[in-house]
Amino acid sequence: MNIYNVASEAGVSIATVSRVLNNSPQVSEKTRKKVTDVLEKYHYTPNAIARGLVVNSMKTIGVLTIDIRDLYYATVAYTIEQDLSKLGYNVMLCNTGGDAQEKINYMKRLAEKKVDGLILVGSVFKDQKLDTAISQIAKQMPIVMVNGLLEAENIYSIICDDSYGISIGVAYLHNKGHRDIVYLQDAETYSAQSKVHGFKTGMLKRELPLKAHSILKVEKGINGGSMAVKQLVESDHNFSAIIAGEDITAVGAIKALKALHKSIPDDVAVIGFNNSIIAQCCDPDLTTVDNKMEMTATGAVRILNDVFKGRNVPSKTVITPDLVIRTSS
Amino acid sequence: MNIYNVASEAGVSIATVSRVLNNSPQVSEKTRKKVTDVLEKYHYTPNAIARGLVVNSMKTIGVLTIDIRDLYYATVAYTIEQDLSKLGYNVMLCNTGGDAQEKINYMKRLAEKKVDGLILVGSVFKDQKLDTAISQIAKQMPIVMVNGLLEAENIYSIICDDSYGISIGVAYLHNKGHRDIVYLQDAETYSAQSKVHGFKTGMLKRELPLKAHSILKVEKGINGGSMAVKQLVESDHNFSAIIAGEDITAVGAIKALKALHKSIPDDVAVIGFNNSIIAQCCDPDLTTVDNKMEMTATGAVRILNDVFKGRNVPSKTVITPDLVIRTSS
DNA sequence: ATAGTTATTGAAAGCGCTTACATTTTTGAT
DNA sequence: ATCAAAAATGTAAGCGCTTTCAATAACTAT
Repeated sequence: MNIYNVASEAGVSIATVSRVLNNSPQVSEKTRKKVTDVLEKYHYTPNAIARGLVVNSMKTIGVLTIDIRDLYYATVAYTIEQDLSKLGYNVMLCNTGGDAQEKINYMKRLAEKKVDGLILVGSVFKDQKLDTAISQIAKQMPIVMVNGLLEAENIYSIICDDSYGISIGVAYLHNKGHRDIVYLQDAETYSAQSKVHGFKTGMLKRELPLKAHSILKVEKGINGGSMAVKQLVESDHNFSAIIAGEDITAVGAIKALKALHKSIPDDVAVIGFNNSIIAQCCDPDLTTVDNKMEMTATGAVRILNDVFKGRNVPSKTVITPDLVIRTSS
Repeated sequence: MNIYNVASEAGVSIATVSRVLNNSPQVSEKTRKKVTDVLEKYHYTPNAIARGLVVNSMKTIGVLTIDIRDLYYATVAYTIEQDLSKLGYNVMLCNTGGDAQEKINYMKRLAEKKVDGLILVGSVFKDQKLDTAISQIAKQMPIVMVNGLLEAENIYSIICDDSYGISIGVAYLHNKGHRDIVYLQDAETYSAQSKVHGFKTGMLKRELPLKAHSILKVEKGINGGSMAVKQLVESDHNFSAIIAGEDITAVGAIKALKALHKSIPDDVAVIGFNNSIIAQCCDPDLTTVDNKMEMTATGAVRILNDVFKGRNVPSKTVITPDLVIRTSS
C-alpha cells in the first residue's frame, strides 16, 4: 500500500494524499475526509525512507556511548532518548567500548544512514586520528560532545566541571580535618583527566601533601577499588580519606577497608563520583559528587535542537557539580 | 557528491559505480581502481536512505525496553546492540517506561522507518490493545519478545524461566531450614507474574506456609524493599528469609533489616534476582538468581537473524536460570 | 453574468540508489 | 580471421515520497 494506491482509491492525486499526510492546511475538508477514510481502511503506513530521501532527514540522532551498562552512560542515554523522542527523533544507540577505531566505524555507518546529528558521550583523551575523523563527520551534521572537548566547526561541547567537582570533595575533607587524601583514578577519559587535575590543584591550594601514592591509577570497578586499598596498605602509605573517580570504585575501596576492620568514616572517609544509585546501595551510604547527568543530557539535546532551528549556540557549555554528603565521610 | 558525480568523474556509468560500492565481482580490476580512486578523492559517503528505498531495508532493528537505567535492561540492550552490530545492523533504542500506549507509539514510528525487525524487552502482563497492535506490526516485520509471550504469526519469544528461578531460591532456603519465607513482588510484568507463580508453587510443593503477608507487593527499588521490611515488622509477620523480585529491592530490604539490627543471614536470609553488579556492591554480598541476561539477549539476536535468513525458528525458546550463592543467605 | 481573486487540486520532476535487461567488449576455439 | 560464449559495462525503470509550478474550481464584488 503506497501513496499511489491511496490516491486512486480516493480519487485524488498523490500530491493531495501527501498533503493530507503532512497535515497541510491547503486541502478542503471534503477531500481530506475522502483520503483519511482510505488511509484508515487500509492501515496505511507512510514510508519514512522515501520521505527521508526527499527531505534528506530520517529524524534520527546517533548517540555514541562507551558502555550503556555503566549507569552513568545509561542515565545520560536514557535522558537523551526521552528528550529527543518528545522532539520527534529516534535514537541510534552505539556502544563503542571507548575504542577510537570502533567509534570511527560507528560514525561512518551513521553518516551513511544520514542521521540528523550525533551526540558523543564520553571521550577518550586525545586521539589525533579520532579527532580528525570527528571533524570530518561534522561537515555533514552537527555533533555534540558530552564531557568531551574538540574545537572545530559544527562541534559543540557540554561538559560537567569534573575538576571543580573533585576540588569541592577535597575542600570538604580538608575542612573535616583530613590531610592525607588519596585519589583513585579509574579511567583515561577526558573527564578522568579533568578529575585528576581538580584533585592536584585542590590539594596544592590547601597545601596538602601530594606523595607518590596520593594519586593511584586503578581499574574501574569494585575490584579496582579493593586492589587500590590493598596497595596503599602494603606500601604503608598513610591516609585518612579516599576520593574515587566513580562510585563503583569507591564501593570497592569501602569493601576492602571493611575487610581490614577499618571503620568508615572514622578511620577512613570515602567519597565517590556520579551520585549514581550505587551510592545508596552500599553501606555506609556514599558521599559522592553529583555530576548532574540528567541536566547534562538535557542540555546536549537542547543544543542540538537549537542548532537545527538555526539558533545561535555557544561552542562550549559548562555544568557545575554538587557534593552530596552522606555517611561515608 | 553522489553516484552520478562519481560516475562522470571516473568515466563510467552509475551502474558500475554501484557495483564497485557493493563489491560486485563482475567488474574488472582496471575500472574498479578508476572508481575507487574517485571515491577516495572526494570522501564519497554512500546514501543509505536511497539504498534503503530500493532494497526496502535500512539494516536497522528497533529495540524497545522499559527503562535502560535499570541494569537488567541495560545489559540486555547492550548485548543485543553488540551482537547486531557484528551482523551489520544498527539499533534504534526506545524507553517505553512500560506504558502500553507509549510502546504502540514507538512501534508505529519504527514501522514507518521500516526497521528490519523489532525486539521487545520485557512486557507488561496482558494488555489486549497492545497485543493487537503488536500482532498487527508483526505483519510488516518479525518481532522477538524477550521475557514476554504472545502467540502470533511472525512473533518469537525467548524467555528465562523466572518461575523456576524463584523456585530454586525457595528450595535452597528450605534446605537451609527456613520455613517462613516472604516474597517481594516489585513489578507487574510478565516476568514478575512468573516469579510469583514460581514462589507459590515452590512453597506449596514443600508444604511451607503461604500467609497473608507471604507475598508482598512493593515498589521496585531501595525504598520499596525497605518499606516492605517495615510493613512486615509492623504487622508482626514472622519470617526468616526474604526473596525479592530484583536485586535492588533486596538491597532495600537489607538496609532496613540492618537498621533494625537484624543480622544477615543469621536472623534473616535475603535472596535477590538478576545477578546484577548491585548484588556485589551491597553488604553482605547478595545471593541472587542469575537469569542469564547476556544469553537471553544473544539468543534474541540469533532468532532474528535466523528469521532473516529464512531458517526455521521455534516460536518459543526457554533459558534456565541459576542460583548464585553469596553471603546474604 | 463577468472579471479578478483566492482556495484547491494535479502534473511532473527529482531525491540517490539498485537491478533487470540490453549492449558492447573480450576471450577462446576453430 | 571468424564466430560463439563469457565477461564487462551501460541504459533505463523504478523504489515511495515531497514540492514546485501550472491548472482548475470556487468565490467575491461589481
